[in-house]
Amino acid sequence: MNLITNLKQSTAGCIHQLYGVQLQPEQVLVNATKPEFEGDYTIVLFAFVKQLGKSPEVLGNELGAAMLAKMPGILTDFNIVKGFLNFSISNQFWFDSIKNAKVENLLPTNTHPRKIMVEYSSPNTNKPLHLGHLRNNFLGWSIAEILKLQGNEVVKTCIVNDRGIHICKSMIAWQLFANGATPTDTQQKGDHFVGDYYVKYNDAYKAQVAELVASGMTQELAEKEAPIQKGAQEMLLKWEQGDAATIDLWKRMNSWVYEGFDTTYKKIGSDFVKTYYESNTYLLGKELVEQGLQKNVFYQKEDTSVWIDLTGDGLDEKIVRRKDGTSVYITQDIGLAEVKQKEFNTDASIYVVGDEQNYHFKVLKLICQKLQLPAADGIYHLSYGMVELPTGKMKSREGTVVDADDLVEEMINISKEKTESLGKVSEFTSDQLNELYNTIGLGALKFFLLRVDPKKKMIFNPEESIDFHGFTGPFIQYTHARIKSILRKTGTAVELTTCELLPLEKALAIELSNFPAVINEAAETLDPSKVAIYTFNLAKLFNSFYAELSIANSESEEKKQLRIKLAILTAATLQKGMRALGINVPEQM
RNA sequence: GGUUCGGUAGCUCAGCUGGAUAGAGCGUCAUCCUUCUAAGAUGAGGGUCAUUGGUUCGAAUCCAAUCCGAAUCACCA
Repeated sequence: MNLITNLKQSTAGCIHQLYGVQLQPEQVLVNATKPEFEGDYTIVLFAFVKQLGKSPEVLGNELGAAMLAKMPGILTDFNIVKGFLNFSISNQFWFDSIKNAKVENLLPTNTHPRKIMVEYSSPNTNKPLHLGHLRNNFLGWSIAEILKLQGNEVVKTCIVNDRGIHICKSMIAWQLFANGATPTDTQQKGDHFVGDYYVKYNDAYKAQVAELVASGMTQELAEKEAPIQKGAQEMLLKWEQGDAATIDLWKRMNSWVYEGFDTTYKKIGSDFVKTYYESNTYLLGKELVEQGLQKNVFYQKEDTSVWIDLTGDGLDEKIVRRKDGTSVYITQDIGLAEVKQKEFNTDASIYVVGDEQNYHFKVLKLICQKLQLPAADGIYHLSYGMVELPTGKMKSREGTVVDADDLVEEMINISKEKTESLGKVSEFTSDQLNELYNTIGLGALKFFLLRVDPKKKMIFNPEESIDFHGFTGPFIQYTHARIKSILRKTGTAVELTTCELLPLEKALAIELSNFPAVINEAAETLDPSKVAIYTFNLAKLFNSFYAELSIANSESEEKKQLRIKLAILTAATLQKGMRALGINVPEQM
């Protein structure tokens, strides 16, 4: 059991024994003691002072004495400063925690593993992936990994938005301007090729609107009447009617996009157990609308459209079926939730989707609950903020996007230059070098996007390249490589006897012991940044330790064995923490 | 206008279930490689925690109001 948990439970137990008052262990506040005070952990007494009718001084002394008796061999002493009860932990306890720790046993124990679906990535097939997609992909992959490390079974899925007016825009622009060209002809990645026609569509559209306005039409009307816009709408209609030529073109262009996406996904490490295509799912949910009508969850208006009234829940009315009988977005999602539940039978389903859809997911969960679908209560929206440029939002149409492939490549190039200038891997083969550049470049990028709270929007300045120093992926990768380098020299066979721990040795032991709790917290809050912060602090602490104390030339053999073990545990913890972020750590860099 | 989320150092962000003197990184300045990887370490400087009021032993943290910013409130997906 975790020491902090133990302290909380023991405190609650002692207070019950001493005063007959029942407390929940969670009500006990345990902090790491501030460095300027004597002790390792602090219990804040103020909370109980009033309830127990004792002065902090008296309560502290009585509780402190009882705690020492309750946790012999662990607690050695206590002192009271104002309302803070500071406990000192025995040297032996921390020494044993190092001695008994095993590399293969660093993760939390999970007595109730769950089966959880993580749906992420969700690209549109009319344009290539950009920086915002990268945040989504890294978050999705990371949260899936964190849940796995916590002991759960995870199913990663992807829903591809492969139909709709936006695809038709790329298609019609291709018909008009491409002269039958293909990505092979232009030697372009397929998703970029198709994306270029999406941009061309918008250029042509703007020109046509301007022309119509110049000839005397109002802006509003011109936007509706632009020929290319009408062409795209006709194409959508034809697609829905199953027109062979249209479907053919649609399949062809999508296949180019998928080829491009595959390359990118492979590069950045995204993978899925199952990919759903909206062209297959967009008609889902129809029977559920019928069921909902029968259950009186939904109601029909005079024009035969079907609605749900959520005003009682503080939301608005929402349409779930158009008067022409077709589904809307939310209906598809309800249907898909049902389909996924039947297919995988998961306990929970996490949707990694931008915060612009917060309202949508609130409504989705609520409707599913009202329909009493099995999937309903397990729906979680991992909502993340947009990635913005210093100049504001990214817009594909206006070309103000940071392209995912370009950025990844740039990061890899920077790591290559940096690595070459340091010249520490001269014996690497070219394959090994390329792998290292990928590891470091992607590590920097992933860490950069995962180190901040997902729900906050973040600013990315393309003028300043992503850092490789400080609170970054490469810093942690470097620390890992550094430890491995040391261990190659000292060996890893250890035999621990006993010795007094120095402050930095103890600090490392304490930090290492927190790892399982960090993974649990990250899993519960769906927040990989907790892991990023932890791995950074651990790496920083180790570097201080390294600068201060020699491992290979320790002052005694006992110390050397101890420090080698600390190094082994730190490297393994860093490796697992970074893995939780989807980042590999090199043996040498 | 309603709802939701945000505002902490020059910049990017932690801290937010109330606890001791508000923390990191970058940038700036200074110091440390004949000794285990300097992508590192050590130190200095930098703050009306948006504003005002409240709750209390104690507020960056909770509550209210105000100001600023964003998202959303589509028979688009």
